[in-house]
Amino acid sequence: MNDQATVVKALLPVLDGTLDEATIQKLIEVPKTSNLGDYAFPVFTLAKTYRKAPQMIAKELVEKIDASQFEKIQAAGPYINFFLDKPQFSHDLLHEILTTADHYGDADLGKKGNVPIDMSSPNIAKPISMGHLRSTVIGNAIANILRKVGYNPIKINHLGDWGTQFGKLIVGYKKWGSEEAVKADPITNLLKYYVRFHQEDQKDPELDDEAREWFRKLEAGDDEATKLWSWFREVSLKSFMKIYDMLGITFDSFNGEAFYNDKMAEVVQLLEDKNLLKESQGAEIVDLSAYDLNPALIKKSDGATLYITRDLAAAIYRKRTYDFVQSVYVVGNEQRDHFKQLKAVLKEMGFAWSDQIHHVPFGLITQDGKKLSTRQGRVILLEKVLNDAVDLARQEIDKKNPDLPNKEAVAKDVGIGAVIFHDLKNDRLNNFDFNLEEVVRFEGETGPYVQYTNARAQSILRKAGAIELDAAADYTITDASAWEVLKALGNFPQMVVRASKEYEPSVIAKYALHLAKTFNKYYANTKVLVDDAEKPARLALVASVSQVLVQSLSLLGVNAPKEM
RNA sequence: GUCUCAGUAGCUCAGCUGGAUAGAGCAAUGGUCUUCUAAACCAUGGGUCGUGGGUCCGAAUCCCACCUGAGGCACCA
Repeated sequence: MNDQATVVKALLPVLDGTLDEATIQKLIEVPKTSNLGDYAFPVFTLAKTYRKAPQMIAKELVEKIDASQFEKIQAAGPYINFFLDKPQFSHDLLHEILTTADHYGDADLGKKGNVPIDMSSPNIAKPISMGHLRSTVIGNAIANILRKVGYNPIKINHLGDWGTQFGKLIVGYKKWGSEEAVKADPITNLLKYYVRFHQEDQKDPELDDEAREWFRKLEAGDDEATKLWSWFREVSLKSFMKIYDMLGITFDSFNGEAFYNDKMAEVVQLLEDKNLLKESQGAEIVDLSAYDLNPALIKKSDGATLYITRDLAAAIYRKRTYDFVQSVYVVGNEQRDHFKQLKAVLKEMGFAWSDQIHHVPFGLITQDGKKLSTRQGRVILLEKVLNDAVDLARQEIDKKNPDLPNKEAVAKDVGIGAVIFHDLKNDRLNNFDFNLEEVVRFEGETGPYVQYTNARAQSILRKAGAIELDAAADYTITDASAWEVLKALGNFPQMVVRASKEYEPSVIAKYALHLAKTFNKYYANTKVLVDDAEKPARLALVASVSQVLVQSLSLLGVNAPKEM
């Protein structure tokens, strides 16, 4: 393969050992514009050892380098610019992509190691909001990316199906609710009781006592409480599944908070055995001042356990069950300290694997600049957003391609693809203010733009008829206008690796946009279906672009219709 | 008060781990469909990279201080 490694190999012998291979590799960069070559080596660092001006060094080195593997090598000021052998590169790369097919870009960093991913995790009896979308789609994309580089991801939906809010919910249901209402529209009505509870307890603090009492009953296994709880859970989950189906996302486990109820006593026992528990203000804590952290609250003064106790139990359970090589938590940035505490407590408990726990934080979705809050009734319902997106996509199709077959399926792919892509294209940690027009956009740097690019590539391939894979075919492209596309195609594998190391789906989203952009430019200027010697190579290029675009979108969890 | 994240074009954001003249999209203006889907392509305008110091041959990028915004800071998750 004609790539960065070739550049390193060319440089190594002429540097007389002043720099080692790894250092050279690190220094090599990609110039901003193509007229400066495909790779560049800045020689500033050599100026001291050679006691010469960088420009001179560059000029002298160029004389000595074996240029046979390259189109040319030039000194440009303090840089040595390498121009790859384009015909060779295109031939090798297109063959590689077409023969490896969906496995192009695969890596084996993970050695099949298990990686549980804690993601989505909505609360029972509350609607799935835009906020949950982030954890869901980021987690799903990370799972896909990790699988591609050789890990075995396990998607865990850690449902919020336990806690004091159930006491509140039961009180609200008994006071203001009815079976019929819950049956008719579970989430809406359950949410109504919850919101009303928080309004009324402002003036009537006794409600809180009632709620606490009901939750105590639930924990004690009281019949009526348990029945209500499991009913709420069941109807909620059913409506969640509808949304996950729309998003095309599945899970390997729905073990949520309730699942760990019987596993927390052991955690507390372990902490006691190691003498880590301390009493403070009536509560049981683990002191973490050595880590510069607030103490971890293991047990409330009333004896009830808390969030972190449950997460400790879950972490230990996951280690035992999956023997993970990494354990990933896709949870909002506002919980940063919580995960630091979690890792610190595990470390104190003597679990060396606490280092394998990775919190993957993401930024907030706000509305009018403020945090969304279910309690205050400020929610953006994900289901509505998705439906709106599909509606808008349908309108777009009616306008642009009214005769399209499978309109409904395509509208779904495009509308929902737009929403998912929008969520993934920027750095995870960026906050963003919700704006429907912004989220469901079809033009510019969007999911539909990438989908559209693929649809056009597919259209060319349809018109060309089937192209047979011939190992002996000549895929040499001499056309300079194809060069940027080829280079972009060649970058895919390293983008996948980077995305996996940084847990950053936006790397893939940005890559897909870049590839689509270079291809659109090519497409606008070069006719593919012309009968000449390079036509098979051009078709191989188009097929490769489509394949890599589809692959990129699929890593993000976005479908790629063949026509739109 | 303290910690985290952010501050780059009118708006939304790129800028990989310090490197060559700071880039996209949207919006604005003008152009391109008898030719592989115009959800596209091309062109033009638009910048004291929050402010002030420092390190370096070289800083949007690293360090320090300050300003602004969002979020967190033990009995919610």
